[in-house]
Amino acid sequence: MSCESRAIDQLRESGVRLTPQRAMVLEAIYHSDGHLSVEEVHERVQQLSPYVDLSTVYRTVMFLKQQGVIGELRLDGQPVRYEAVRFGQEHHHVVCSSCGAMIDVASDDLETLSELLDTKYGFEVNLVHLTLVGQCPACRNDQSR
Amino acid sequence: MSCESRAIDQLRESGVRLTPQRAMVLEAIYHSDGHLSVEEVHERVQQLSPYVDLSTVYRTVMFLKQQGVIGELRLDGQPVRYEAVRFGQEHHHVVCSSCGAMIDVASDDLETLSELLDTKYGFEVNLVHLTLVGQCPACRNDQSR
DNA sequence: ATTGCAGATGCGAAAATTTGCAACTACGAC
DNA sequence: GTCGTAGTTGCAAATTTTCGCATCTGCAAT
Ligand SMILES: [Mn+2]
Ligand SMILES: [Mn+2]
Ligand SMILES: [Zn+2]
Ligand SMILES: [Zn+2]
Repeated sequence: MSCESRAIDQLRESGVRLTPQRAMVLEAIYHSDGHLSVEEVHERVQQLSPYVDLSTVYRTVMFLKQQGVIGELRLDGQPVRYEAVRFGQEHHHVVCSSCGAMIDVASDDLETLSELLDTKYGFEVNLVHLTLVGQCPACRNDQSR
Repeated sequence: MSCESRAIDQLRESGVRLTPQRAMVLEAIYHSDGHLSVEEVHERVQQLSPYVDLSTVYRTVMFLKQQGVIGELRLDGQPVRYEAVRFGQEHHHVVCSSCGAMIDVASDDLETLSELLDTKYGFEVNLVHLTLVGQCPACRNDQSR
């Protein structure tokens, strides 16, 4: 039982097609520990099957993101990166705009916001792997000198 | 006194260079009411000065975003768009992934989150024009049939 | 007013991302 | 298992976005 089997089940249940390309992109991302660029995903998929096209990888990461099984990370001046959304390890990030430090934010920390948006606007939001920008503790100090 | 004068003051105070290109991009965005694509910004800037290059517009919107005087809107399958960040009208968005409906979310609604991130992680976040994804009230109903 | 220079611009070229389309295939119905 | 078809893929081409670099300029210091 591979580590992405839960994600595969989720795709099956939502009735979308499970092609070999999609399975391979999912596998590449789930078998990695960090955030991978599209190019990196492509390289790893090609190890498994050399004729998978880069454009397919682009289409597939978009698809998997919309299905909620992978998360996206966009930082200014860096290529977009993707990461597994593992059950029980859902998280977000805050990045320091001065030094680039990045921390994980527990998914639960956004629960209050999620409830507010439901109560006040009737929207049920999908908060998956958000990236917020700010100042880390160290840079806040430096700045105030 | 133009409507972007407050933003200009903000740039002056942070000690960055105020070039004509930057002023024109700012003007184009502030004199518009909606979210403009980079291409649209470029067209409007060229009305004022025909030799401003598209790459300059790209660099400038990035710059102005980082300065916090314009906000970014990224929706899957659509070009990135930019909008004025007007004092007293700061807001975020929630977009329905089913029907595309987009609503404004008051900036204050994220105050609790902002405080939590400070208290728990020591980060001071800049929450400027976020875009969250979810299901609007109507689509939540349709779905549950 | 003049000077000096870090940082911004225009332009061409490169790189990244998207798109159109004919061929292919996953998967539900039989 | 075979069939039918809506949805997916590979490929090439278009489009969007970024980058390198020589030149130019905003602005602080004098
Ligand atoms: Mn992550
Ligand atoms: Mn807006
Ligand atoms: Zn920092
Ligand atoms: Zn909707």
